[in-house]
Amino acid sequence: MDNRAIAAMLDEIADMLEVLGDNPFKVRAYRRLAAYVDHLDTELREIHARGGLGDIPGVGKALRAKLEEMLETGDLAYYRRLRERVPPGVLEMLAIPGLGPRKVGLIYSQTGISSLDELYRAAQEKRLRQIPGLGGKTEFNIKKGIDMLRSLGREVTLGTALPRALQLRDYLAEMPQVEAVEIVGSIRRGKPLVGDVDLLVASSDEAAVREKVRKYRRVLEVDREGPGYIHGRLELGLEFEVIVVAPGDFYRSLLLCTGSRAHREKMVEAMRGVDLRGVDSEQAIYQRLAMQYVPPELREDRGEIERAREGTLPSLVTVEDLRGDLHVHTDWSDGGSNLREMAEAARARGYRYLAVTDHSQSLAVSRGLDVERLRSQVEEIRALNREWTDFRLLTGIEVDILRDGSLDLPDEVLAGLDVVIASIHSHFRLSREEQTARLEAAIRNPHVDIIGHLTGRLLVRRPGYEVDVDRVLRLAREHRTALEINAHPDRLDIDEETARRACQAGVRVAICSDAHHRADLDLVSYGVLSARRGWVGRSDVLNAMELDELLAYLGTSGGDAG
DNA sequence: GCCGTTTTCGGCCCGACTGTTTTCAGTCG
Repeated sequence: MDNRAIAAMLDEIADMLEVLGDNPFKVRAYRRLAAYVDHLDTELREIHARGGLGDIPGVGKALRAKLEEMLETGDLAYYRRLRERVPPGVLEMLAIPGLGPRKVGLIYSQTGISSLDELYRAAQEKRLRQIPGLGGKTEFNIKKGIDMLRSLGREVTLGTALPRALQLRDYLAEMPQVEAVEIVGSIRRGKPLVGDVDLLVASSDEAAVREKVRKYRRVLEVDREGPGYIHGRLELGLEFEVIVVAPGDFYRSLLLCTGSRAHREKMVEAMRGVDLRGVDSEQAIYQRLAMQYVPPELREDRGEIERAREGTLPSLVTVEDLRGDLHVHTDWSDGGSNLREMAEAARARGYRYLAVTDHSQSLAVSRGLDVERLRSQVEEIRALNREWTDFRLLTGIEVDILRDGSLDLPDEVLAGLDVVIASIHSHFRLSREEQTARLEAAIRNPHVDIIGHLTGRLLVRRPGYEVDVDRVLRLAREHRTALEINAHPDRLDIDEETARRACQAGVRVAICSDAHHRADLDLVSYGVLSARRGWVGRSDVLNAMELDELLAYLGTSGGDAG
């Protein structure tokens, strides 16, 4: 088992223990280990080989034995036993908003209901309210929640699909018969939600490629197969299709398999009658069509084909353009890495600066900083900054926007920080007017530089709260407040559409990882993909600025002031 | 489950809101 699989199993164990009403601290032990393993940059297998499992924080005798069993046998008896007591369908109920482990456990033990379909029927037939502790309101919310889950469909986030697509790509790339292999379809376009993993392979031995796919250990089943293609499901039920073409057809196929349907139809039209023999890249094809190269993220038929013909496509922001990250957490609040680790990870990425923006006091669960602790953190940051000449930690906070729109820390404290992000973390159910008024108050605060994750959406889990985006954009422009593109693949908030409108409106965006661990700085690439899909250019991006320029923009004095 | 010790047990982030109660349990962030 690899780290990803082990982390998933540990998390599932935690879910099952919770439903069974086991000791919450035991549950936390499993969750903490799952998160740790998920962030590990070494395979547990290697750590095991050198006998280091016991040195992992939070691993004692019991967890160590379980890790060993997983690594050595690829299975875990304890997990199997729990599965017998808690069917998978019961765990799916945890995704329903408002339904936690206790209520799920109650429903299962009282009724034996073990799937979403059964649960939905029971809610419709008003049978749930008969369970002591549940009422009509919960019943209604369960129905609404299942409707919401169904509307989300079978799509998964890019954060789930892309790593698996890369694994399959690398697996196929090992074959000597494979001349080229690329991820295509919506993943290549960087769509935040994708329904399947599509790969294009160039090979003259397509039967061998299909055979290799069938033998891939992460393939659950193959359901369709024929000359030139093989289709089935990977882990998590994720659909995949591998298309095999002759090497001479690769780049034309690559272009046609990447764009959205509407984009593809227009390109087929454009290619009609054009001699594409001998092209050795997508760029060469566009050239023969007298078009600018269209980056995959733009291939949605939103005007990019016309602009490419005119030669007026924008130059899109790249990961390499970013000079720093302006939204990260450390172990001062709910992050998993300390200041130095975060700083070193940022330096290793080639960043010139990193703003430390831990949570503020009202977010108690995250050990949010009060004025005193913030002051201590700032001191530690100043001390650390003496160590580098090529890099700078910026002081900052992700300050909570309270219910009435006021901020969680006094103005004079915010004034002393390099970067202030204001975010909503509570009262999601207010009306559009109330929500927008809170944001307006935050934007009008002269110390606020960036509004964090504007809508609070969590992809595949929860829609964002209602916001008057037009009004926010007008205010943001007026007050030179940037909007964050929160790069976490579960958020991607603001979305690409809003990002495009922001840039058209002259509002800057900040593409930030919201990393809670040093390994998560890399998540920024998802935000860049989303930004590119929103036609965002380098000059639109706050953290593409050099340090001096940024500090001038933020209105701080640059040196060690404050 | 782990951990640390003032060392083999007792503590392990918490505060607000919701829906169900009628004084509180469960969920969420």
